[in-house]
Amino acid sequence: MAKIKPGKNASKKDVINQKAAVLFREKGFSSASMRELAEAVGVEAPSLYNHIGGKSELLQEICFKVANAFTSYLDTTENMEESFAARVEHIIRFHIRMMLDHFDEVYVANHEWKHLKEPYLSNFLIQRRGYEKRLIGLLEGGIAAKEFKQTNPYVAVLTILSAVRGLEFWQQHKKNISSRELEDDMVNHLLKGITK
Amino acid sequence: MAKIKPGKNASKKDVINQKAAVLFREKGFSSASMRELAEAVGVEAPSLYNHIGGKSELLQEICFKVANAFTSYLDTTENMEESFAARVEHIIRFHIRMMLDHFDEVYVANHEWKHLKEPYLSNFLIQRRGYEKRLIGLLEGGIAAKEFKQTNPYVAVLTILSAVRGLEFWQQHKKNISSRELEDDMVNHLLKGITK
DNA sequence: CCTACCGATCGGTAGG
DNA sequence: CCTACCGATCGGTAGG
Repeated sequence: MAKIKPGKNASKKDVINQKAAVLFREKGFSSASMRELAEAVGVEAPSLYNHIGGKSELLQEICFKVANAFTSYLDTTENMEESFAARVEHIIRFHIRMMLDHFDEVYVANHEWKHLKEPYLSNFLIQRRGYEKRLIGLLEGGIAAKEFKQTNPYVAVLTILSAVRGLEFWQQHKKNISSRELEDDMVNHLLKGITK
Repeated sequence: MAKIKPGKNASKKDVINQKAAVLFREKGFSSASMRELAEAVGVEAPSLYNHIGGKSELLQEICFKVANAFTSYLDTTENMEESFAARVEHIIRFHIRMMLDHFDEVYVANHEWKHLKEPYLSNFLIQRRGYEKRLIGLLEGGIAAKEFKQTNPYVAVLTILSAVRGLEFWQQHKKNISSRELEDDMVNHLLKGITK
């Protein structure tokens, strides 16, 4: 997921997409109005429609941009010649960095996907389910290779994905802790637990 | 948090509150209309206003019912004469049970609180922040008592709260795993990690 | 508890 | 890119 730089690199469409992500995160998709978005962009509401197809198209682009970023990173890790534990750690760290670097988009994809229209809604859920399945496969591999404890891989994946997702709270009231420290602490907690 | 039983125990107000929780979870607060709620209850929309103050009041009651349930359980654990690890485990298990037994309300409190109006919005956030602070205190106690590893207690609490919250996904596609097994697996993962 | 209805706001279009 | 505007829907009220 490339970061959009302000300036001549960013087309009007890019600006609209980025402002939409911020607005949808702040107010939720349904509460955010096209008039507010237009104001954030600096035009009148009808002018937006020279660049975009409609409100729901904006949500689609955000959700699938995020989903595709995660899917393609998972492709990468599956081709790595590393231990299962190392690959799971890579994925956890990627999730953490995505949350920190693309906060608005990831937040919107996590919270507002239910407002996608068909067939996008179904496609999104299928893609997410596939992602989870492949992650569960990685956990199962690690269990079979005796790198992980004998545990329910489904619950483990659920726990990991939920924990990294929770970084959205951290993002909101930035604490006096570096993102590197945060990453290490969370990875350690998830892989090794907290009890001695 | 008492479960509302159908039948003569449930007043019309209770029915409205319960249907509102389901509707707000399914469609989000902003997308859910009072006309839909009325239809779920079995009356015309204006009739709702004989029992409730307005749409936002419904959200307030859901959010604070949930927040108060968590706060009062935390009061209980703070008076327990048990190890820090045992008390943290109790809290994790309580979160899991709340999510399973009061799914709609907990989901709505987690996702839709941002649509609360002032001063409720501020009160809710203050209460949640206070809850987190007290939980961090428990973690710090456990670290000082050498029950937990030397870890950042803020990150640990964030990880735990996020993980249990993620059960909303499990709830949606119920797996072939008992809730007891789920509870044990997740507690183990969070307290002891997954690597050998 | 209903019918009738209000003002506000919504996403989006027409036309230039 | 704008002004002008449309039909739909919203939360909620009046009155009985």
